Amino acid sequence: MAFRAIRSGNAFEECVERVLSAVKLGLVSPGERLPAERDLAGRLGVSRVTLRDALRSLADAGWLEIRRGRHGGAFVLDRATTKRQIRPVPHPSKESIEDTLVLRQVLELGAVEVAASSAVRPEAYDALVAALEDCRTAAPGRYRTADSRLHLVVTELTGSPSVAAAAADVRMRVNDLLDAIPLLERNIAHSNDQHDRIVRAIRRQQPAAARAAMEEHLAGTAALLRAFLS
Amino acid sequence: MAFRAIRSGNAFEECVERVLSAVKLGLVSPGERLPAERDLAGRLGVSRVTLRDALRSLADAGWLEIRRGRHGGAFVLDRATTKRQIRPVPHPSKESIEDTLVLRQVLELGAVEVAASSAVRPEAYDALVAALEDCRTAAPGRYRTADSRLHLVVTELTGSPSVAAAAADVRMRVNDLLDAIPLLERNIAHSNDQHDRIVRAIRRQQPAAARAAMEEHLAGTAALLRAFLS
DNA sequence: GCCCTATGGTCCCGTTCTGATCCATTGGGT
DNA sequence: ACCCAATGGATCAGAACGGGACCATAGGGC
Repeated sequence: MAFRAIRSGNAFEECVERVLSAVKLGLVSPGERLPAERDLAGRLGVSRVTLRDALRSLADAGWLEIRRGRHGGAFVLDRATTKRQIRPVPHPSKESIEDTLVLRQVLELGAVEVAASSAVRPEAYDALVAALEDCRTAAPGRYRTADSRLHLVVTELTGSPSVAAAAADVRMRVNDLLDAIPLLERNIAHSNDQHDRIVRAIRRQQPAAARAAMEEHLAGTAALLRAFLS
Repeated sequence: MAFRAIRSGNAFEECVERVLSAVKLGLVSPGERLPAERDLAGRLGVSRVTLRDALRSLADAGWLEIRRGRHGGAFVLDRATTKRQIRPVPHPSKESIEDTLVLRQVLELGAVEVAASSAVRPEAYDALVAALEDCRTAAPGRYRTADSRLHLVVTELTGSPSVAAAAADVRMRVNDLLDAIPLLERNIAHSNDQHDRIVRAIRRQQPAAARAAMEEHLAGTAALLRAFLS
């Protein structure tokens, strides 16, 4: 466990993954610009050359558009959020699925409880409500991104960057699993109801209720994944 | 958050940290041997040269002894567990402390609940009881390592490698904080009582009780850290 | 006693990554 | 019209890193 891999690939691939994650998790919306290359390279702890390679690959693959000149930069394309990644995903093992689901349960259940326990700044609530609304009105192709975004906003309410980062990581793993199963209208309706209850409980600062609602929400997704991927 | 650093230093430093963690968390005991260089380098995803540099540094610093020939290898020295790392730690910020404590609460509370919810193999219980006993009988200088080990065994009971790995990471951060405050006999006694209750609740498969006991346990440490480091 | 095997010790070469410097493009301000 | 600032584009030398081959050492089995 302490001796697991240090490097999860080379720097280039990691950059691609990170930027792609930011797009898929709705952290940068279509039309928005990524941080400037020099800035982003610094934040990722990677040389500018390496980051540029990654950005160019993503541009070639149709996720980004790179513009030059003042106010230039790497812009997320509109089709990016509905785009499916063409990557032959190896069928995940049962152990790997359970691992992901347990980690998700631990992190998100704990996070929502913390979030509902502490008083939060009003503008944070605004972000929460906006994400909820976006989730409700999102087109089916955009639903997964909006859903991811909402969950991440909740984890950010904990005030702990580490919790939010860990939750973002596990959400990416969940999304990889979800990519392998169909998106059903009925599940979306259910999810929206549950999202409502979660957000309401957080606003009213009711940790137990928030946790219960989230538990039901996660159980639904987990059951779906176990059924389709077994 | 998605744009946090990819590399947390160079491969060499990461190797040093990982091996040191394994020692401090009690994953390899004094007198025991680390995996062979070729094996360990493979697991860490690092070249043998890089790993060797790290091991030699740790040997020079008095943590390991490296022996050659058949049945050779890198052995953890006896003094390693009581040794204090000579590293001028920058005083952690309030935000950083809270971040660590919240992450710890989320992970360990969630993990102990999962652990107490699922039936576990008998030999896993044995490991748990052994760790508990080691904690109770450990000399003061060894207490922190034994304590860490016990908590990690609990998280491993979840069956989720990712949860265990995340808990190990955060535990290292907690240990870095604990290194800055004194170790009080009374707190050790309290901790041992709480450990007892946690383990009993897990054995009886009582998630709520396990969670409550762990909550009290974590709150104690958290209060101590907040008091000393503010 | 000899040899075989499992280990650490050393070296080399190719690839990746970095850090730095300079160039090219664009739009806004004066 | 000009210049300036903020951006991406390109290149290179050198360090870091990885993969592999080979050597050295010690202990166990025959």
